[in-house]
Amino acid sequence: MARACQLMQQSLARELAYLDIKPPHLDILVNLFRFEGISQQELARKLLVGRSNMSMLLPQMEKRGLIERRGDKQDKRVLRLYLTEAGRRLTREAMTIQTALIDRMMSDAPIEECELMTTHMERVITLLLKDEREPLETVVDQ
Amino acid sequence: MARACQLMQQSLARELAYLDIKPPHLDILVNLFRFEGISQQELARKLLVGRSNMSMLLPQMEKRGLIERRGDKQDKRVLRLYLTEAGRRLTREAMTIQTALIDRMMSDAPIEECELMTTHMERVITLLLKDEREPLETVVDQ
DNA sequence: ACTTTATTGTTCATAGTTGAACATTATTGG
DNA sequence: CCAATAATGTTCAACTATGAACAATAAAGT
Repeated sequence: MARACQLMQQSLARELAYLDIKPPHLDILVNLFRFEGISQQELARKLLVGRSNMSMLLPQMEKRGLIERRGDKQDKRVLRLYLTEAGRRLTREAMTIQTALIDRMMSDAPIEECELMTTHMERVITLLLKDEREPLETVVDQ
Repeated sequence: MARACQLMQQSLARELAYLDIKPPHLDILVNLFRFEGISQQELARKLLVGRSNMSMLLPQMEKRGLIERRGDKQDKRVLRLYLTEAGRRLTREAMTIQTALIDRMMSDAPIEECELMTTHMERVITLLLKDEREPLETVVDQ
């Protein structure tokens, strides 16, 4: 199953190349599309990556004119993120590609199953995130 | 869903640390466990990684006494891979950890669903591998 | 037999991700 | 008010994975 995800990432990467972006950029764009005004830290948490990663990617996307980073008025530490018009356009194109790929993947799976699976996945995510805080010896006890 | 896989990899990595190995090593061990005598190239294909990757990891595992690499008699290019006794022991422990993790993940999902999902995943994999050979303009035609 | 093409494994330069250390700013406790 | 603690974003060194270039060997075409 991990293999399938790996392959899907590769396929996605290959098709996103037409737009000159990569999966990490898409992740960022999509999240900003829905949660405009989010901070770098919040974005990193949503994507499950380190904030240093954001510090590498975001300035580069800003230079490319896809996003904007404006300092928060109340808290001078945080930078709030916004899509530019160009960024929004690109995001829509990229999401088209992505959904096309997903459709192709799931074409022969009934819809209810997909939804069931995603709810399972979400539960798994919350479960794992909880574990992350407790190093849990329970598995290696004996 | 990609996030769930990512998190599962991280959890697995954290628990495998007790055995001083990482997910890539586990992948190798498990595959050798079932397909002893495989070549480096075949192993790389199964794991969907480049063969250069194998050239990095395998010598290191050989030095650690987990595997053995013996040259094929008929074809002097290939190195065939075998688990040592220590490697087999370690593999069993690691698989225990892995299956425990998976069980915890899927504890609240009915078994038939899991199986359905894996068959879907396998179909997806073969589908994507086929795509890989045809760059397919079909998605970006318009 | 011999040239060409393909395959296997290795090496190396490259790119992506991470965690630790740091500076800056907020928050909390005395 | 001030010290201690925490949070945000940046930088940097380390690690991983990759693809291209390469040497050795095999297979195919002539």
